Amino acid sequence: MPELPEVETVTQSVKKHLMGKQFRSLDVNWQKTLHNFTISDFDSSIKNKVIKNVYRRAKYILLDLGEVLMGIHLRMTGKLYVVDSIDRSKKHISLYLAFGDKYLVFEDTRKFGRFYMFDGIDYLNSKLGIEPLTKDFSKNWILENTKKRNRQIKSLLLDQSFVCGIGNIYADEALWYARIHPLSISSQISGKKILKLHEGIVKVLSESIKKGGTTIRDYTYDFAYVGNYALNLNVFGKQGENCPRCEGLIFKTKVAQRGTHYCPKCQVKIS
DNA sequence: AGGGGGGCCTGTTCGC
DNA sequence: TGCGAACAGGCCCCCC
Repeated sequence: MPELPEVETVTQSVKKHLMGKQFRSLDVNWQKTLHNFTISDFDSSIKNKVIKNVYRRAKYILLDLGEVLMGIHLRMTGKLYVVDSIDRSKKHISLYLAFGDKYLVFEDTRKFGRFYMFDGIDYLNSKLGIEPLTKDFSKNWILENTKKRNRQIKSLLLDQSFVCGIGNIYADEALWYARIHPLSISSQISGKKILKLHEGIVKVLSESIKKGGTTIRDYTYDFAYVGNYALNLNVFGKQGENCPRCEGLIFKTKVAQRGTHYCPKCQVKIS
């Protein structure tokens, strides 16, 4: 489940291959992958345009082609990588793009991943919240903005229009770090715990990027290892095990339709 | 405004 | 053992 750190790592990985290149062709095996454009849109707006930049916004990988942006969202199982030739034995290649003497491949078992065409970044900016690894995401920002919402904190963390890039795994880990119960109402959590949460979010995301970057040398040819591989998880998937901090037993429940892991002993509901 | 549920998908795990 | 059911989840959309 690629979240911000995995998307960042993949972005950097493909970037070094794509900068300054031009796509020659697009081959689509699963039509729904193209969310809001067609092959003929590709031919007229993307094909033969120079890739000026490759960057990440929230969980989107964005290719800046000057006039347009091509956006890629990996969703659950999307894998994006560069190869010298297409492996026809792979069952789940949704599409691939040819450039130079290489291919940018999008492989996606569950077919949730999508490619988009945007005429600029404004549309995404209007839908997406603050980037948690920028200085805009300050202690004051989180104090003010959790206070004015009355939402279950885990749902709020998963809301991409609030803070972007956090998914199910990092939400659980950040809440554990701050000793906050996932069902706590955001406006009722003490300022002290909210500051811990801020610290936890920055910590789990940035440490994961760091580990991804060092543990795995090059994702380009072997993206399969991106995921939980590089993470030190404290609660996610640890139901039934002891809390690494307090000897409590980690419990799994559902919050906002998602599997949610926490320690009932040290993540108490009332702030 | 916020919460719940369904849909999109397929490989894996679970239960009878 | 073998089969179908349930589960996994990021995001969108609809409903209350």
